[in-house]
Amino acid sequence: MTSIAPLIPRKTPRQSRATATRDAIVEAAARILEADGMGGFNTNAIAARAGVSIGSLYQYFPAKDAILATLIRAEAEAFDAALSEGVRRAERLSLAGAIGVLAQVAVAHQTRRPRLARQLDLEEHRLGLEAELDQTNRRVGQILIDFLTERRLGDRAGHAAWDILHLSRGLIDGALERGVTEGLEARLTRAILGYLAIPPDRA
Amino acid sequence: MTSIAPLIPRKTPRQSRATATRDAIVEAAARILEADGMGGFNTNAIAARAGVSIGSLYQYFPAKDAILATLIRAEAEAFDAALSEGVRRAERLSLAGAIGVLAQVAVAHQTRRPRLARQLDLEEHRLGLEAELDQTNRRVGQILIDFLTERRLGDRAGHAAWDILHLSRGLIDGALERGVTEGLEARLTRAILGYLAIPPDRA
DNA sequence: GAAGAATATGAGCAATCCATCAGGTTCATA
DNA sequence: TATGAACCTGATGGATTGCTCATATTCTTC
Repeated sequence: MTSIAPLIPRKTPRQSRATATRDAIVEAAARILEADGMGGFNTNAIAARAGVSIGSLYQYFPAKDAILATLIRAEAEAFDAALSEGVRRAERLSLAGAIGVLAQVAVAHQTRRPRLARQLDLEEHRLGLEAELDQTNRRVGQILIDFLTERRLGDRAGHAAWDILHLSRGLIDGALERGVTEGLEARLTRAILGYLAIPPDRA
Repeated sequence: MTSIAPLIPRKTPRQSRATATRDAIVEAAARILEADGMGGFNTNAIAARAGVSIGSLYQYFPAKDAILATLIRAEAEAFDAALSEGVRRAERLSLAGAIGVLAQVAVAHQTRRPRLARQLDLEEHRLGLEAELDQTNRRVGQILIDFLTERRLGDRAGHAAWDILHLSRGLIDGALERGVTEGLEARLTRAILGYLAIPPDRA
């Protein structure tokens, strides 16, 4: 665990088998992080799980933390993409409909690998990746801010967008943990509309 | 890292210096978990940070995970206590007032050590402590369910209590992370009232 | 099919980690 | 102040971890 770890990949694959190797490593890392947390996140375990030698792992990643950073970047970009796509789909809908779509997008995204997302979130700070990911993260917030502004709801300072993002995360994670996903999108929609203080009839 | 780790403390201190030692270990463990996550959570570091020999550590805890379990139990009980106390304080207030108090309690509790709480939450699953903590956790939910029922808001299935708990957590953690705590209690209050679909005038 | 580039392997080093234990120190009690 | 219990210490064993490097295999290109 070097102090100033090089967090970028060592080299990019040029052949398809190399791409497969790299992907296997990243996927194995994700699975281990999900199942065992950072306590079980070690390079030997990752290589073994990926069905790859430890040497191969270090051909693509200069350090353990670089694998983590790769996972974090992928997650941030996936969320950005999902939200952008959601806002686009919600464009011509009523307010209630639009927020319903966004809730659906959030649930769908977060449902994939909730534990992994939370682990990565925690590690993002330790690695000091905020600066690097600032652009992506800021864009995620901006997507929602723009949406709210267009709907004439942007007056509530910039808090609203982030508050909604985070309360959604909490609500969804909690529901998934309890295994209570029935009507989850509806519950989330109500929470968001409620936060925006929009009575059901105005929605 | 034994497979079936004994997660209970080894012995209880009988002298005050021993209590101090034990407390120092637990506190050091918490600090390390906060700062470095599970990746830096090792017994040598904990002992060093506590200003105590590694031998002393193992006199009170039979394994590394037992320290973690102790932290998790303490957190669960602290939250239980805080919430109980909050509900008691809110008893004779208006609905808006009562929820305001609960929001205040949640913010105050979560503000203490947000990162630690999230780390512990994640580890609780890995250790399989859910069964042991089931009682405490269930009580936390029950406190809120009772509160909602008394206020004639319990009809919304049992989801409401847990949804509120989790969305609060998400909202607060997010705000703390961004360092935007201005008006946080008010924002949380609005989110909760909104989730319960209570228009401001009925509150 | 020859040659070089890309990729894969895994033994193994240095460092770190978990946990024990034999022996020392401090406390309560009489 | 004598005695035993409670407490503390840290060297140490054995296992694990991060990572390198010399070597081997496979692919591409001509």
